[in-house]
Amino acid sequence: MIKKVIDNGKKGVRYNLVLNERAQLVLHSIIENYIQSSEPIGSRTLSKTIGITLSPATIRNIMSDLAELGYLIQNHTSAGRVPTDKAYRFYVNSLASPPSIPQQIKEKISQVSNEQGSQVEAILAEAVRMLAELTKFACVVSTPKAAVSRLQRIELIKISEDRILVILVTKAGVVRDKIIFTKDSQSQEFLNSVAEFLNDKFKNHSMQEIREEIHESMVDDRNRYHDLLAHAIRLGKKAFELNQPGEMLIDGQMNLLLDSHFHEQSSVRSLIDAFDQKSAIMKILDDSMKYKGVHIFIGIENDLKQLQGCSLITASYRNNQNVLGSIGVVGPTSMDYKRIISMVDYTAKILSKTITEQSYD
Amino acid sequence: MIKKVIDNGKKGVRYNLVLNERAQLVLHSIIENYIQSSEPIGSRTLSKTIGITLSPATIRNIMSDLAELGYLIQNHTSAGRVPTDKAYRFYVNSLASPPSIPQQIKEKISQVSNEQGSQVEAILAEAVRMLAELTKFACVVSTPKAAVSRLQRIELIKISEDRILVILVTKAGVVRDKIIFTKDSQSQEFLNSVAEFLNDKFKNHSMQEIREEIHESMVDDRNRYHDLLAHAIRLGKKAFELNQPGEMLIDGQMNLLLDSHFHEQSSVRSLIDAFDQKSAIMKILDDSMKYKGVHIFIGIENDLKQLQGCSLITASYRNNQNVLGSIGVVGPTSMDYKRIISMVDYTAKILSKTITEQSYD
DNA sequence: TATTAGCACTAACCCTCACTGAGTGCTAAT
DNA sequence: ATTAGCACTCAGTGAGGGTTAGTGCTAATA
Repeated sequence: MIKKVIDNGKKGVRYNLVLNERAQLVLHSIIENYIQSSEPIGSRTLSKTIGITLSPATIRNIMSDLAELGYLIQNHTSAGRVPTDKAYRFYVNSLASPPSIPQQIKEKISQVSNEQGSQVEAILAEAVRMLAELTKFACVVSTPKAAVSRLQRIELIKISEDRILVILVTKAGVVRDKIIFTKDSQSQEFLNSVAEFLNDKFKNHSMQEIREEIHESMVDDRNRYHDLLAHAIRLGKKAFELNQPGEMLIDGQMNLLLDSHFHEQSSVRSLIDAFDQKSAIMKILDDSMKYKGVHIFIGIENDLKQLQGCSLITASYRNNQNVLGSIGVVGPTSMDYKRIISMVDYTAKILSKTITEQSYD
Repeated sequence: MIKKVIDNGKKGVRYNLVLNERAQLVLHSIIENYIQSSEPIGSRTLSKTIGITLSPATIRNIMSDLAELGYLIQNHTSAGRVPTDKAYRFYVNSLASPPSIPQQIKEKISQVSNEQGSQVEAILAEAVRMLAELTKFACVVSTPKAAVSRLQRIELIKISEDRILVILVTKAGVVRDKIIFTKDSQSQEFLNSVAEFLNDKFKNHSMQEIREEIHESMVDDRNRYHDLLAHAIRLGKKAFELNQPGEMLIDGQMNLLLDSHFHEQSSVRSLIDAFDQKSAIMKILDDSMKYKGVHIFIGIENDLKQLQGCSLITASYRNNQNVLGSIGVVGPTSMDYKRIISMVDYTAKILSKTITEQSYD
């Protein structure tokens, strides 16, 4: 029996991993039906909606084989079948590069770039909000990695006897501020010199590099006797210390709770915890920065237990220089991949465009 | 019959609005029971838990009277009774000033002030997160009102030919940054003079005042011919324009969705919308800044439809100079008022203390 | 040999119905 | 003024039965 389905024409090869065309069509059809209805698909309904004419019995045979190969499961004997993660993986792999997207949606997403003149964070917040609204799922975006972002400008401002305000502007247009405390009060003029020194030395260097270079300077004893230098190093150390714990913006978590797929399951609680902790999801986003274009994590593929039953669709955004971060959608594994993929893809593109225009290169 | 309950001892006064002592005790007991169990309270169960010995029948009579006076309602004939908003109002009014609070909780909340050296926003974020975690409800906090906060320092930094970074530091320690675009490029030296001028003129003035003064200056024609002044006014206008739309931080919305009280009702959706819009809740928070100490809005008392079924417990926080904002908890009307009130109260106090230490006065 | 029709079987779902238990209001007794 | 007793209400539970959408298997058919 199995031979029928898996045999790709060549006799003798019994366990061919490639599905024959008809099996593929059936599987495809089951998945698309299930995405629409969220209900187990039976042989009869399928025989109606599927393009070619196949009797329910034939379809049953095929389905039985697909089940054996791990693409479908049955919740109980007399129920229709439901796609597994493996099936979704097959499905998204079979999709061509990001499907087209309605003009209307395009325009909506493009509004993100109206945030012109706002800072990067505001743009990201708007993008993630918009995406959550459109997809009706939870959306996340990682802010530009501090480590890789390059310095455009540092500014030191004395705001009281013992406090100095540090302003960092990166090439990507991110502004960070932080207050540092000092024991010995310096004049603003002196701080200006220090800032000028730091600007000269570190402009265009990445934060990571800067931290390393400062660390080296500290080890070098000679610097101790140079007043300006010594102060610059001490202040610089504190200033660049702002180890932004790689921020992440979230929107639309609520959508997940209201989504019927999760409503039933008791997994909601743990899903929320996952969002609260951020770190785990952050890690996945970071991961996805490696990939070009849209990347998809399906259910069990992400090793985070709480995200079983969820798929994550991500796309990285960038400026001229670097990949900066990643934006993504978290939804049930049975989400409408075509729709969501195209939206994520397009949003990331708009994001890249908008941020590139804002950058200082 | 009614006479019995409402008659406070004096015969003849038939509709006295003050409940006699026993009726008060019964009502009190019903409310506390209901807060614990979230289930309609019947006469028999009550007769067991209430301190004094009263037969179910007697209690039924009293309850019937309380219902007639609007303190209780019955969902259906054969069900126990449930407190109304009016009852909760009676209840919280009868509570003495904020009840004491376990040492353990105190210590937990006090951790908020460990955020020392962070900026005000980080402290607020931490406070609201903590409060959400402790109360298991949704929590909100309004950031210091831009309009009333006083200028400590303004800084103008040229970061590219057509962009100027504006940094505002308020007395309360809030740092705001914004990028403004200019057509004619100015040197950093010139910007420094402008900033100095603005600092001299506006230090310690509130944002609101500054905006007004700038507006007046613009009307005054003479200023047109003074180069520095003219630029200062133009740049100042843009800089102080950042009409921060009175920000608000939210945490723990999820808690509400998971709360059984809301889970049943279909009102969840609209409740979420209320949080998404922010503006309405913001208004309530602003309102609450008028009151000293803890203030409580019960169900129908806040005219926001979506918040029917919710109570809001707020307390304002301040520095030496001004009331800055308000922190609050949103939960079901049947929440444990004693517990929540004390937490909100204590959190606001810690918040005030921490922020006062950070302020520049 | 591949496909299909037919049949027996399953399990979820829905409806109804009777029973139970917590509650009430009223009346009469204390 | 309080309480005991009684009749009544209604949500909730669980059992029984019919319906429906599905399955697997076997035998007939193209």
